[in-house]
Amino acid sequence: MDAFFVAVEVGDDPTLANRPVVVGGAGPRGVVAAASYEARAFGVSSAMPSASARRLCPHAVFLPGRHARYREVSAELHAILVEVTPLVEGVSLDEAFLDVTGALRRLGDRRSIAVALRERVQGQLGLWCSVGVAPRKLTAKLASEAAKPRASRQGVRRGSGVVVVEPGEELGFLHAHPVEALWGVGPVTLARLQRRGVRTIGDVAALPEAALVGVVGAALGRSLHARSWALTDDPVVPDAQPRSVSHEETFAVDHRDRSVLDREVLRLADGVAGRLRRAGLAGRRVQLKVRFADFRTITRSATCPEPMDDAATLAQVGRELLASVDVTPGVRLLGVGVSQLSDGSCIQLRLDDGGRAARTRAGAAIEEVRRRFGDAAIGPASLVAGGQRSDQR
DNA sequence: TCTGGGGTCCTACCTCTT
DNA sequence: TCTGAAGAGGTAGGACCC
Repeated sequence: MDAFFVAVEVGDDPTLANRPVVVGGAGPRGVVAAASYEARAFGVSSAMPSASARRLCPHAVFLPGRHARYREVSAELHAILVEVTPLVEGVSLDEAFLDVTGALRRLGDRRSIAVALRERVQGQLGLWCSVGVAPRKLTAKLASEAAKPRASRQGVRRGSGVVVVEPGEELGFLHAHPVEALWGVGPVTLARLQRRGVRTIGDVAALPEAALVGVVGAALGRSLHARSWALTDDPVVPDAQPRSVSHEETFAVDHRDRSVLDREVLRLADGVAGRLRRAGLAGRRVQLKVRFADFRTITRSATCPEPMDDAATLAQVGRELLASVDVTPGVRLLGVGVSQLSDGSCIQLRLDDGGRAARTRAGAAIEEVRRRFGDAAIGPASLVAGGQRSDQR
């Protein structure tokens, strides 16, 4: 989707159309989640600190972001995509891979399917998307980016909407791209490769695999080499079960008070537990993430004997992990996560743990209340007793 | 100066078990 | 009974993606 979060906001409030709009970064410590092409023309980009975005484009409309609404529109988008093919792999709220091999006889060639899909999304959702068509996911992703609108100081240039890369053109298309376009090449790997004079994907392909492994390590080296020669066979995998569920939050001010942090652990645990129950999942491994005022980040984790999905147990483990951390430098961010997930309906209840069954029933009741009356309708008493969240913004 | 949130995967190191 | 090797699993951190 093109500037998805912004496009949803413009769809709901047409007065924002053709204006510089920035979603995210509304708080004192935020970053930009999405920027309209008009804002991008001023140099604003996603993941940029909000303070920088405000300096570059002070007249932009800054919105806090409504992720529940974006998830809603994303679900509508998904419903359109699965009508083309059941082989839809969601990458994020606004991106997906489709394997249309089985739909060719029914819907026509790849380009026709892409054009029709784009028009259908526009017609039903009022949003524009860009479609890349190629034999492989990486090439399709790069093709979709080539199809997108472009913003520069001179203004916004419309994109072609659809770019098709035929099998015979794939290597030429790939090799012309900068090396950072390859999956797995972030800032650290880019710096390592640039020290070896590697600038483009073609340069990567020209390196022997062993040399690449020497520069970036075995797993990544082999994978980059294969990708640069379009030798990967990564099929479109319809949405798989998540491997972890986590919730984290950066506070408006750094906290040193352990009682405040303990309450935050419970609040985060409550959020994670709710999502686990809604997904019908439970997990054994609990991870606590702490980011200090100087941005140093640590994680502490513990593996429990049985899978869990209730906030009380999760918070208890989280607090035990927090107890081993020195919080006097000031805590900027706290996160609670659960992994080693399994089916939540198969939690083993023990004879000596009567409270567990009660917590499981309580969790189900909490979900029912929230479904009917909203998330704020019910929560742990200790969070209510405090009167307010500790980071009231 | 400033650096979100929710994920996945990889690597290194350590401990425990066989 | 002791010891070392090997493998499995736990833990922490880093890099990356959208």
